[in-house]
Amino acid sequence: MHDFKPRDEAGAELRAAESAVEPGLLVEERRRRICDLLQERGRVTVVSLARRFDTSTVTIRADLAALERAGALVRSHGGALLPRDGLDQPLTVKETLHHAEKVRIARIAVSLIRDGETIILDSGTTTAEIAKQIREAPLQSVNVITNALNVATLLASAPMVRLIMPGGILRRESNSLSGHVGEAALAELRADRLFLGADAIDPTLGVMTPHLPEAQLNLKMMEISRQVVAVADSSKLLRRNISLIAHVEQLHMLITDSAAPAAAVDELRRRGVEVLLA
Amino acid sequence: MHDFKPRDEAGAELRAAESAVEPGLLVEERRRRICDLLQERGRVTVVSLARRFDTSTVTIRADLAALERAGALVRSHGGALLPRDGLDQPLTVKETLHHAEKVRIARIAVSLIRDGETIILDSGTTTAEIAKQIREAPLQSVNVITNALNVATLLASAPMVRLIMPGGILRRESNSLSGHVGEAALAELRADRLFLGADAIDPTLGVMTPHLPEAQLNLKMMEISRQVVAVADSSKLLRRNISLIAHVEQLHMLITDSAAPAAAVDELRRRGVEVLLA
DNA sequence: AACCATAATCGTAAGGTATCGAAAGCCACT
DNA sequence: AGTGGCTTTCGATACCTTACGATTATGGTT
Repeated sequence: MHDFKPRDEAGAELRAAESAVEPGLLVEERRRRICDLLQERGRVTVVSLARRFDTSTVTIRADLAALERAGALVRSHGGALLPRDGLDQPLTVKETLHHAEKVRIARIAVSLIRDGETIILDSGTTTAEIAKQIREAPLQSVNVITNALNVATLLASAPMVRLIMPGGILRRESNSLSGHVGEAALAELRADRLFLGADAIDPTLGVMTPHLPEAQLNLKMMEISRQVVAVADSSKLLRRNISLIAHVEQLHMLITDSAAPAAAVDELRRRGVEVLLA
Repeated sequence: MHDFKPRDEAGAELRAAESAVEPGLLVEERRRRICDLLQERGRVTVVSLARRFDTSTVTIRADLAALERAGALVRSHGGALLPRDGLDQPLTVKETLHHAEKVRIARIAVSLIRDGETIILDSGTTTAEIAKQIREAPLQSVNVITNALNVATLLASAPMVRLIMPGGILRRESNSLSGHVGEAALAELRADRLFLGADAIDPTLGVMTPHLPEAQLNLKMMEISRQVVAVADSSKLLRRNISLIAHVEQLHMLITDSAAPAAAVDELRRRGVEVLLA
């Protein structure tokens, strides 16, 4: 009944004498060969690479993950492809830092979003990841308010998103707009949920940022939102910074990763913040 | 309304050569191929794709749903079409259309800009080219106001630019923000020069655009600018469109290319518009 | 024109296999 | 003892299938 048809790619590749076995290579060596093969054929599969280099598939997956981080390929279930020029080229250094955590955090954040809601996405790499995942989420329609240029660009290609920007003056460090122009525009809007990208969180004080105008804008964002959700990988906990955006009491939820220090998590929960660990 | 009934499927054998089967692909790979096929033929059907990739129609439907979410196509009963005015391909096509002319036009436009000035860049491919060249121009500091997302992204990497966005709701066809939010923000600003990207110019009427909210925003832009400069390659002259942005009399200057019809140029000059030919 | 019958297509669910990531252990080499 | 590179193990996902009831397009009939 369940007549599953296995992809017989192994056979396809074996027919050629080109799939010679190359065991006993150094790590870098092997990765270079993977890149070569990819250039040559346009695609590689985990299984065929494991066979060729006589390693486990786990090792190959690690290689592919590393090469993807380096931008040499695009991962796909079961294998990898050459990156297609154009779309996802702009990868900054910061984006790769704690990237896996951010992806998990973003996944949880997106799962909170219901159809028809209005959400606010603050600037930051974690919120940018949320934007990426919204694009691929099974949502019919969402209103997104954002002050971040990169978030806006990401969502510009998501047809189900009604995108609203409050405007302002660009601050390059965060790729986001701030200033009284945007604050005035925000005052006229209302949102269901705010995803606040935190630079630093202290469990006894609250969310902090190094930039004052952005702090003010964030304050406005909080005022017009029913629920405030901070998103931050665990490296941000117990850090401090110049200006306080929100007291702990104003925070409804924090999504962080499981490497978060237990003391910080406990303290936050004691103060009424719902903490989710990705 | 959308008819995908494969009535010409009778000649299936004729097309057998061109619709080769491609089984055993990675997910991403298959989706890329679907995009390619769509570009190539303008339309794809669920059934034909399922046959080609040797999968079930359910799988194809999932692919099409994912691609639609990503904005690569528009779903319709039985198949999918290229997005009518989407930004993925059409934008790149549009970008290369009359590209050489746009570059020359932009060069002249940038030469008008003086250090310390405040300029407004409207949305459009020509104004985007102006943004590109501003990045490389020998300017110390310029204030740029723009409602276009792609222009903003281009200028985000230009340190000498103080970038201001009025905000608004995204219109995907032009990658730009409009709406009363932005108009209110604009009202508080003043600019030396407005570079208006025209969709259509009629020498007796003025500058026209197909989108009403954008027309209103453009009107506000004109009100706060000392000088109004329209930029448009010659293919835009003598064209007409729905809503009128500006009468000829409100226009101070037009920069276009030398292929502009002499009659149109003469008429514009007679009415007091300074016309520069790139 | 409104109507219905029929067939194509749709979305969702249930179930199966392949692949995945995380964790723990192995081993050679400093 | 510590480290880097690898493996095996195992529960969790991703992908794809068939099945089935709901929805939509088509073409003939009233």
